Amino acid sequence: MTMTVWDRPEPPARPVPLDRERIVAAAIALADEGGLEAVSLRKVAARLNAGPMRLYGYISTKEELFDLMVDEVQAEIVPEEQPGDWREALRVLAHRTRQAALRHEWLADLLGGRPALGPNGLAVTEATLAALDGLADIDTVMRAVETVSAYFTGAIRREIANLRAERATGLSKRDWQRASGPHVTRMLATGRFPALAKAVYDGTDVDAGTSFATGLDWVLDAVAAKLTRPPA
Amino acid sequence: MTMTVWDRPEPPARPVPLDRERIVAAAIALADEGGLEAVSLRKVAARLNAGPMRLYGYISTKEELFDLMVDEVQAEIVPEEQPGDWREALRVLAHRTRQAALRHEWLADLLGGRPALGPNGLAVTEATLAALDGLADIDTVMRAVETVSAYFTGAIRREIANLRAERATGLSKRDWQRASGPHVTRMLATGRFPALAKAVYDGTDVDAGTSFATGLDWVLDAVAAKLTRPPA
DNA sequence: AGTGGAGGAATACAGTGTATCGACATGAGA
DNA sequence: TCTCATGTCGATACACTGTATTCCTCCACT
Repeated sequence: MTMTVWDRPEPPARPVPLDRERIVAAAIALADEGGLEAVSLRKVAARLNAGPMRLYGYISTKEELFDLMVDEVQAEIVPEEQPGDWREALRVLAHRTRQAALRHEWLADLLGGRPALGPNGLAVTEATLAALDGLADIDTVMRAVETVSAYFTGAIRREIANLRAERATGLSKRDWQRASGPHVTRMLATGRFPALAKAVYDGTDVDAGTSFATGLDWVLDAVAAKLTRPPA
Repeated sequence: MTMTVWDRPEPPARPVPLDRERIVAAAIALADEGGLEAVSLRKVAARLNAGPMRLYGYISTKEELFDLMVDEVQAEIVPEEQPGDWREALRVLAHRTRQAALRHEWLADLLGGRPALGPNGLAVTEATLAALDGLADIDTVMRAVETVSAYFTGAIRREIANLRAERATGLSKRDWQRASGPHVTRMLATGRFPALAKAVYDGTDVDAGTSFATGLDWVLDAVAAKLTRPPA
């Protein structure tokens, strides 16, 4: 005679199926909440009801997880349809990158830190190149792309860095760079940094967004100047 | 009667005196040899014949050590005497920053990652501002400084990132971005990245140094254009 | 001579990335 | 239907991290 249900133990809980997508999503969630340093393989795995070692079937190193995370958010960057104007296209790409970094601040720590060879990373590069395609010889175009993205990479990184500093000290940007901790005040008071002092005291503080936009426009102006040269 | 020398034990080894300078030097040496991840408080301390906890008298967190390291190498950046020409001055600052990063590759991981408020960091900013002082109203000058340094920060970071990738894969830059791992080859073969494919196959590869210089010149051109506007 | 006090060192702790190993559920073959 | 090989998952293990705490030892001072 068979045992009743009550006698039979439950079958062992089948492990939740996993895939890279779920892993990356969990990692991104953790990073969004607590920054990059809050991402540990153990915590990611825990969020998926799995043991840490399970992840190594999908990833072979933590760095690879970071690569996947970057590529994932890069999907947010390329717009559905690109504007025809190259300038506008580049502007949009830059701004969307910035917005992605504002949504996921940890992106600033990773951006530019290693080549982005994932599908979405390549798509971003493709979009950038496509925007300028045919407007000059390839080498000029490449130089332009590199220059523009070097600019906005650097600018975004600094913006996030400042943002964190403000948050950490609890000071507004104005107060912060106006006198900052006693340290900067003291430094400026030494008179060894006259130009800096003048800038800090007499400069108007513009918000990060417009500062980013103006710098970008300058760079785009520079690109425009080179493009008008006759293509080879 | 006093004991002979042989009876008396050696006096306890007096701990080596420490200061930030020595600590930072040790940390930089470690980082130069094995990258940032080779820098651990234990290893730094060991190199100074001290216990790890000893460092906490001079530093209160590892991040602070990184700040000190950055500031230390920034001392290499400001030239003894600045060229009178603003363009040349900015160019020199950019190139010297790049060279510092080539000497200390870990700098690329830290540059722009947090505000540089150390004495040498401030000196760099001062020098940059001073180069443009009086050539336009303060706000324009600040925008210019931000733009230029955003550019070269980003460019340097990418350069180092590529350099590491080449080294890791053992491929020359040409071979690398021409076909890279099978992965990139496959991706390009899909036809989803036509502009990128064209760039990879038809583009001449220029060495990183001149690429950096050209981009920098473009940005400086842009700055020049804004400076010629009548100062407020 | 005793007694503070300070500062270095040892220990301790919670956590990390990753290698290794053991068990166990599942599929194939008899 | 039973057995055995297989491959996957979890537990365990290891070397190491940054940092808090505790303890000991030496020095200066009363």
